[in-house]
Amino acid sequence: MLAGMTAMAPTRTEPDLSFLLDRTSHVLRTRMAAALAEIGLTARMHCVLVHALEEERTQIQLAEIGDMDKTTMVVTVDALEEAGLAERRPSSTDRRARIIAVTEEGARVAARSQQIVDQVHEEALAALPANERAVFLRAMNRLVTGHLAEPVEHAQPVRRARQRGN
Amino acid sequence: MLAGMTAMAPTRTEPDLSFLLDRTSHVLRTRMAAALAEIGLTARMHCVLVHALEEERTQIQLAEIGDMDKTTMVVTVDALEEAGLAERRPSSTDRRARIIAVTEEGARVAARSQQIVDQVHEEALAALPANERAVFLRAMNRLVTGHLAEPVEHAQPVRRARQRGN
DNA sequence: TATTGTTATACTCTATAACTATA
DNA sequence: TATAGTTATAGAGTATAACAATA
Repeated sequence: MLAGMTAMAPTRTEPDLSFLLDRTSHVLRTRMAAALAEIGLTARMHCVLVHALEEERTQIQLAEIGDMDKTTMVVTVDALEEAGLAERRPSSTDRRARIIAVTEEGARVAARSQQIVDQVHEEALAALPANERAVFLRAMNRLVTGHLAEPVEHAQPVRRARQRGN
Repeated sequence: MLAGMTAMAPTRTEPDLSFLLDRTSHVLRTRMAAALAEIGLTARMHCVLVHALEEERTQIQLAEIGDMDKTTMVVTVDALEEAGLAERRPSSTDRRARIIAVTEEGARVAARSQQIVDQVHEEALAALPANERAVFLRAMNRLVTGHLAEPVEHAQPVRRARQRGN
């Protein structure tokens, strides 16, 4: 399941950054999914809900913010509509586009889901002494904006282009 | 692609730990894959190679160390054998089990791949000032052994049990 | 009966392709 | 021509099931 790329803890003393990041992100993601599932949301639904609430946004705009494909956005919005948390409305300025409008119920759920997200994060960070915590978060932000800002161009793309003639 | 669970950077000031961990682990994983691909290895192949070198280990033991399914281990070992980096040998004590023996070429490649892994980690950590670095790594270790040590039991399992009668 | 390793396959996820309607 | 959204589906990854050999 986890890559376990260099889970060589027993034998190596050098810090295995891959293991540390993979493990923590995976476990946090699992906990977040479980916590949000209790109110019927996925992480993606929460993400769309929150950003659709901020201002009028189209599916494409929300897809970019959440780093999803537009086809993934379709199923996410489908789920939100089915749950009565959001609706598709035609844009008044572009008849191709749909504005994602959050319902009143959707706004209530979003407020609750944001609490849940904050709490899950808080519980995770509780493992750190207060003074370490600030340094840790600053460091994470440095990594995110530093050398780990952008994925390397795929030498061999994740997904092969489809063969012509198929 | 990335979950983008709470990529709400523009509007929220609270640290979004999910975003930070997802993003950094994903980018690091991508970079690692690209770097190892240059010598024909995947992260799993590297992981198996390194741990098989340490002592005589069976596929099951290596699967546990690398947190892989035993069926995933089969294809990983297949790849190592095909590349001439490792061989399956019958265990002398259990005729069901296979010891994964690393070839001389495999040992050379493992030494090189370990250099690559260390270098990729080093490049990532270079974004941090020296004093921050130690605190950061200590904090990551605290998270990994703290509340983020174990994934929560899946409320709804990742994969549904197969229907009976199919 | 339980376990190691194998094969075959089913399931999930997500991106690609192709399409409609607009711009 | 290009873009927003949709549908259908292909590809990759990985786990489940069933099996053979052995414990």
